[in-house]
Amino acid sequence: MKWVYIEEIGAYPDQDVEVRGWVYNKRSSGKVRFILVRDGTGILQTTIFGTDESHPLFKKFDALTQETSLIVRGRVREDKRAPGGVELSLQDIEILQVAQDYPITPKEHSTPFLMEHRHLWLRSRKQHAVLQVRAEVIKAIRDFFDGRGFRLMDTPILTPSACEGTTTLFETQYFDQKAYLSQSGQLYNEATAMAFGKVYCFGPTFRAEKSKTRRHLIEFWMVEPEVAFALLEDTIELGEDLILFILERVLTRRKSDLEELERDAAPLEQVKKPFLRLTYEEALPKLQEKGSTIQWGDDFGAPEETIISDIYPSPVCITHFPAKIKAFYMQPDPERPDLALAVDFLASEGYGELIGGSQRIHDLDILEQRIKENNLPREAYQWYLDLRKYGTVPHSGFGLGVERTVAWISKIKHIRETIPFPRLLYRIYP
RNA sequence: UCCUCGGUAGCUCAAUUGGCAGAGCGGUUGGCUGUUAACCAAUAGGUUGCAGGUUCGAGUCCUGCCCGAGGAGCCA
Repeated sequence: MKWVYIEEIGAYPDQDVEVRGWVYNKRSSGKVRFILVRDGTGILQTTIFGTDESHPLFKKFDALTQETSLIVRGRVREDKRAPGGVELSLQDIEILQVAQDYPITPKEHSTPFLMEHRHLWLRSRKQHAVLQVRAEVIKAIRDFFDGRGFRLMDTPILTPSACEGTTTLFETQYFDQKAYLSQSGQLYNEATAMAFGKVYCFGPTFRAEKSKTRRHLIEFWMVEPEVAFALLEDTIELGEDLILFILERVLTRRKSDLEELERDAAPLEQVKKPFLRLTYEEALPKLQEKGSTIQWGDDFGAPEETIISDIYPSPVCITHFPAKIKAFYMQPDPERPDLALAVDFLASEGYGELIGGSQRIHDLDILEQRIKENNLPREAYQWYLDLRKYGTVPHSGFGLGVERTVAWISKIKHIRETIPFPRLLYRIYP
């Protein structure tokens, strides 16, 4: 008998097939018994009908518990009463293992309990849907860059020094010296961009920040494109195109998962180019008008991001931040050296910063001065300075956080549900 | 790190002024000829996070500790 997956079972009407999976739930009503079977691609209702209690499958039905692994065989039947319109009329049940006391029931559970059982929670419908969206977002990101002639450059995870400062780095032993887990591939990407023109890196990054909010993970995934000769405006357009490409993919390919998540697609369908752009100085009065106490020179906090996302329904690009609140490598505005040619993409609906990017300093003297001002060890940046000595060009890039993007698209409250095994401030199990 | 809140059955929660620790789900047993987190009936299930204190009496009040959640700062 042919083994088929539930997502494609509609292609086998009135045929005998085999489904391998787990018991999601079971019900009975007198002489009709139902087993909901899930196989990783969907959930299927299977039926046993009999007028006689001695029916050979009834005894097996009675033994089934939630998450029991089994192989079922039967005939595919269309029936309007079945969820999904298709069900399997059973001829045989082969039990692989009867699961005892599965802890996650179809009723409510608290977050701490579910996080403790994350390895099992992944089997639940909603978690399944979010991670389907995540996989689609990652696939879209790769297709977007690969399709535009970008080369994938894997940057190292073990690094000898800080990218943006040492306080938020995980330290580890590297034989007889210290090493740090990467918090960005950007500096290395600037080198590969000078070799390949358009590059991107995509991998996990690690930040030892004691952040305890719904928007932060200790370990998260980031895609970082870097383009030689690109200016700030070019990188903003690239970011817009990337976000629109991801949205279009998820909206067409994962519609059923968004429905499972009860995500209203309308706000996502309305996102259009160009995104609204505001300079930092244009944003300040709007924020103050709405009650923010922000002053020139302050960075945006959570309240400011919330105000911005409440005013505008689509992502908003904030540009030209005060240089002193931004990273050392960001290019100063030639007309206003106190401002950095940087951009933050703030997601609508309060999901915060999806993208942070900038034009990078390409002038050797300015970069050396910035390294000095920030008390960074010059020796560690020798190779980085070389990029400005041997054929320097203006260049720009950004980083997009995968989990925040998935959280925004899925409208999931907490970012921890957008990655299979989240690393959080006080949780590293399971 | 700081602020706020919480910890009672396997799970989600209740318990009046300090006065016999209780319900739903899940489990078990039985019933129901199409269920949709099915439903109905019965039943088992407790060191109230830990340590100490006040009291005739503490789940409840006090002190300390442990664990967790929400938020802030920082960021993607």
